[in-house]
Amino acid sequence: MTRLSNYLLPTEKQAPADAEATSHKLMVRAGLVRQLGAGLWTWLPGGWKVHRKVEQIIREELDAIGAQEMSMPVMNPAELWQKTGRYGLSEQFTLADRRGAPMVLAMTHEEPVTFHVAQYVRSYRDLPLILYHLQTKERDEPRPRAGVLRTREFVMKDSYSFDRDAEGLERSYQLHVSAYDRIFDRSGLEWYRVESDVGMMGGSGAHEYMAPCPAGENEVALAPGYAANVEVASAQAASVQLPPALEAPQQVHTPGLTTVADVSEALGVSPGALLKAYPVMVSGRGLVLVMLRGDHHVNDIKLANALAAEARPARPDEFEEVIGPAGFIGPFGVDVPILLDDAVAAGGYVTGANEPDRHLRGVQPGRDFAFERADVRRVEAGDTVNGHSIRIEAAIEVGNIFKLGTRYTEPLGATYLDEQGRQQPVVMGSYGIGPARIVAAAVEQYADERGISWPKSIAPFDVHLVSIGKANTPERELAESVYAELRESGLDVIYDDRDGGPGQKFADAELLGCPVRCTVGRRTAESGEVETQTRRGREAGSVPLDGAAKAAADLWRSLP
RNA sequence: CGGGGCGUAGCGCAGCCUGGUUAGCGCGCGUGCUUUGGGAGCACGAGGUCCCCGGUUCGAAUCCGGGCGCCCCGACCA
Repeated sequence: MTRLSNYLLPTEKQAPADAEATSHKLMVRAGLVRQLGAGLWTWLPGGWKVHRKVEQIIREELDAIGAQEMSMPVMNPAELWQKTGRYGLSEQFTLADRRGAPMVLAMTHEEPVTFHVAQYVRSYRDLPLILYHLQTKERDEPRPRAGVLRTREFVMKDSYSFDRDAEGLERSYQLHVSAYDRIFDRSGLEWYRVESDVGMMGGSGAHEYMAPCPAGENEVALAPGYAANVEVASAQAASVQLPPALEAPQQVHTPGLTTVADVSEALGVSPGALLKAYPVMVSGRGLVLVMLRGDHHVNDIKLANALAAEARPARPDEFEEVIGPAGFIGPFGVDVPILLDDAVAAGGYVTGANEPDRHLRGVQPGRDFAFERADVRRVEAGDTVNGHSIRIEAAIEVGNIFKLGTRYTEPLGATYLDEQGRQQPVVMGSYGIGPARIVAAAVEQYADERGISWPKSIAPFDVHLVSIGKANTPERELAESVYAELRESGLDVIYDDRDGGPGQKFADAELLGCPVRCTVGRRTAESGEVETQTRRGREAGSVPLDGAAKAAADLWRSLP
């Protein structure tokens, strides 16, 4: 029984003043969620229905690959996290129980799940295992934002695979790829599976599932047959016109010109004909000079991966003595290791001269300075992959899959005896999905000026039945009977039985965004027809009053 | 962590600079009548710790100090 006259769906004409993202505005306006505090959101009944529909899709597809659902506590003894070295992370909520024992609120569940696996798994016969749960996560995010998109408390589906070896992990990983592909397809999202950074977790492979939308916090590089997080993307750079080569570097006067734009303009060459020098301090190794084309940018994640170490930009006081004055540094005559970006083609470039107000023309890598090569630049729109131009889109990460290896199983002692009786560490994978982000991404991707337009698989209701006219009228009687029929047909129906004007009811229906709207009013009584409208495309139609529910169900089924 | 902004009724806002009746407007809400196919009309009405604490003052939403909360941009983000 879902009658709008008695259902908590507080719609608003105006979005909260502090809302920026479309999904934030619309989910609040449609009465689906309300904020309790920074990064803390309540899901109201309508919103929670959507969330649960997403959860259900996830359950079905994970169960289908043999994953087993369980549930682990949000509150954990700190000891577990101390063992894995994850106690005291800045995003971790901590507390103490009445005896003063330190506890943590889980931000993910590698520790508890591995604890149990370590207890249970003895033999190779106990593996593989895939375990999952849908559980609240707590993270003290530095900056919660965009409504439900980045919160401090949220439900996550996290699954964990436990295998005997790398090949087993690969199988579990591929099972998740197939399940995830189906989950995001069924959710009705536009999505990409992209290569992602394995970060400092020491994993051996990772992908992220990205849903393009304007409020997204990530960027993905896309081309036919290619999709990668910009953090790790590689592509062929567009070539650049270089001036004729010189016999030797030649000094030019560039007073006060410290930026690529200034120098290229003053010398009449394109920015790509410059080599930009980016001095970094590499942990455990000291100063390194990164050189890349003037029109390119350093990608710090790719740089850290290329160096296999953390790096940070060097301060002037760290490089001026050894290299040259800030704004005029270059690779010529410098006694510092040089890392040259892969996109720098052979030829003569303009670089800093390591003297104030001076640059050099015609500096050739190899001839004029020694270097090591690495791909450390951020890809740019217009770069190519296999001849196809890439584009860069904002996207929200809705899921990830990660080959963890033994990062947690070793410290927590999850081992088994193999066929030869040797003790081996269990090999682990972890796999997350944020249902709330699926919901928000769906809102973002399909909203129009009237409101939300849900994919039919996750809409809060299948059909929004609008009754026009006062209570105790023949048309209201008709609406009541259509409502009863629709419910009997198995559809999930919200019935607007309020005493309100038609404009208000239609506006609310379009704001809420259920795939099919049915209208019953005086016209219905006169014409013997129930009017229908699909939310997506707003296509109007009508079905005979006699058998209206079945016809509406057929219409619903016919939608993509 | 750096930068910016905001806190006044359920939502959106004005008032604050330049202190002074009973703190106001739109939407929403209640009652009554009219209205009922695209956010209705009239009338009456309810609803406020003006974020909190302290200070200045005869008097503070308004000025000063401290605190808290929230948002945006950046940094960060297993």
